[in-house]
Amino acid sequence: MKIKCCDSSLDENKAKDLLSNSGLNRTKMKVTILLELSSAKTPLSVADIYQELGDESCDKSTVFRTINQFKEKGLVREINLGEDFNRYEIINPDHEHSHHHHHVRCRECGDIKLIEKCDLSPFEKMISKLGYKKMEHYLEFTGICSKCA
Amino acid sequence: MKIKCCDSSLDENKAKDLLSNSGLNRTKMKVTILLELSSAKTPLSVADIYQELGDESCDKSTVFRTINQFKEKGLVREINLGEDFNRYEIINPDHEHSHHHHHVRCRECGDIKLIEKCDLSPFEKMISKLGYKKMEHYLEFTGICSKCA
DNA sequence: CGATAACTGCAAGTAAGTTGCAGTTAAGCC
DNA sequence: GGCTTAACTGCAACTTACTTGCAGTTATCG
Repeated sequence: MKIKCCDSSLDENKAKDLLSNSGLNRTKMKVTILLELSSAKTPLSVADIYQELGDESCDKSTVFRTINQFKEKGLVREINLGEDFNRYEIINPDHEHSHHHHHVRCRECGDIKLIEKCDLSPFEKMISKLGYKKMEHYLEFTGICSKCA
Repeated sequence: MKIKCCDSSLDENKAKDLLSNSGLNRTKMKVTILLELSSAKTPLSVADIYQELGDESCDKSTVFRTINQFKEKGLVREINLGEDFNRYEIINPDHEHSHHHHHVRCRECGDIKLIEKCDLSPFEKMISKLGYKKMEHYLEFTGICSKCA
């Protein structure tokens, strides 16, 4: 099992705590997936996750089910970067992926970078005036990166 | 910020002209699909399109192929509103869907409204500084509308 | 330790979107 | 109008992301 715990702010114990606090069982599989998401430099697809596990692989249905649980419990957020599958990234107060942000994806090489800043409050204020509540927004960028230009 | 409802600005002859100008054959099927997209109040999914045709139905593969041609020729734009399928709306200089805009979708009833205004130039400037060219952005809102609140 | 609920692997199933092929239709030229 | 060719269409089979039912396993908690 290859889990890169380099600069990750999540270790096995913290992962287990997160699971317990979310009412999920602290199984080996759930911990593994959570750590993999935590140490990833970019949002991962479900295929990324179960291919990464290699020998100790688990079934893709398990990954899908686990990810959906994480999503329901607010441990991960789902994003779509214009590919034909979704990606997931961890939400953890101690983690750099946790705060609200967006992404740029290179349409050539597929490389994904984080965009830290986001102020769409003027938009949301105006939409609120139309009677909408509980606004959420979804914003992603694509472009051609400097390597591919 | 303005939300408009749509009135179709496309009739059969204009549709045929659009097809010819795009280098596509003026077939009954292509005209029909173009008119249906033109008169739609919200972006349509491919399933919407071929179910709407009813008796005069055509194969879903035809709709997919046609929509892809329209997309390549710049006649329609593809959008994803957080559902598990794409939607398409017409781009026509005479048509109010033609200019760049976004949408709010009610997470309860699924109703979709247009958002006219969009100024993300500060974001795009910032990203340009990272070396990205040919920026595109994708922005959609969801919320709970006044009827469903 | 034992009961129960949550979890997992497997295989089979959905549904969006694609593709190969053979028959049909539109475009262009005479 | 008729002819040729390329574009188009319907059908069926396929691909792929994601889901589901079931039976066996594992975690939790008393």
